[in-house]
Amino acid sequence: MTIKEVAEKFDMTNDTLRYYEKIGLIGPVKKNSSGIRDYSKNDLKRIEFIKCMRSAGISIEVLKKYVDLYDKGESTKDIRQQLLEKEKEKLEEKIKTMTEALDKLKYKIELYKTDKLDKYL
Amino acid sequence: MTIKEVAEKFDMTNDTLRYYEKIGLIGPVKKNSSGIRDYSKNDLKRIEFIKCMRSAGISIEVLKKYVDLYDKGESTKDIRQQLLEKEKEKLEEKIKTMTEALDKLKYKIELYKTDKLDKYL
DNA sequence: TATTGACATAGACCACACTTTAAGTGCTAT
DNA sequence: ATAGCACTTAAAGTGTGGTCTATGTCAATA
Repeated sequence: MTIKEVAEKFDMTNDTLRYYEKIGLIGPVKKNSSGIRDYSKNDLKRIEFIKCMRSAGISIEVLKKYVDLYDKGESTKDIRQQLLEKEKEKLEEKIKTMTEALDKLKYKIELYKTDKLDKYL
Repeated sequence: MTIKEVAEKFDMTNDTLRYYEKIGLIGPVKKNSSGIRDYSKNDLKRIEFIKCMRSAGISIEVLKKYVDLYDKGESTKDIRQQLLEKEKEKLEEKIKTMTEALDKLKYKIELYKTDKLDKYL
């Protein structure tokens, strides 16, 4: 699969894919005889995971740490699991914060709808 | 209320408060005879709102637009409401995305716990 | 009175995550 | 065969949102 196809599949740019590879988040991707990238199924799996986690706001730094641990093999299993659990908690916290903000936003919109706005923002 | 007290109350830095004021997101805050800021109740209400929306990831640009509209008065009521509704939708979408990522993360953690990891990340 | 410490300003600097640019290579279609 | 396009690289540039530095003022305390 070419870089273009992968970029389209996951709705990201070629630039971002090359950038992720450069910083070691994915790949190194195999290249054909004229130097063109050919993404493997395994590459795609990684990209899918990375993309999903990035869209949830998990930092590149953390993801890099995770894939580096993964590439070190079996012995890092426990620490990888701990890393994921920590991120899970952070994510849950973030969702909670955002849900609270959403509730306030909804309340404010209600005030607009019922013309009950007070003198604050 | 002094900048220090406000910063503590909302868990942010003095720098950020001054920065928000500089870009017109809050204030201008009244100053006493020796140039020290004295935040009013109204200032606090704005800061609370801004802080809450920022923690949900709403951009400074959007918030600036909202407060500018607010300061233009009654006539901008409808457009402000629309702005909030648009942000509400964006926020709902973001929460959805993050919840999906959270589910995948939980699933992956389950795989770790039950030792059923396959050969991908 | 001298020093300390919180506050002030303008402007420089930073981290993060891309994104763009410059310069070049190689397949494809006219 | 030559134009055009997609690909390649390394490195510089960008946008967002703060954060830090240098320099200075002021009020209160030793």
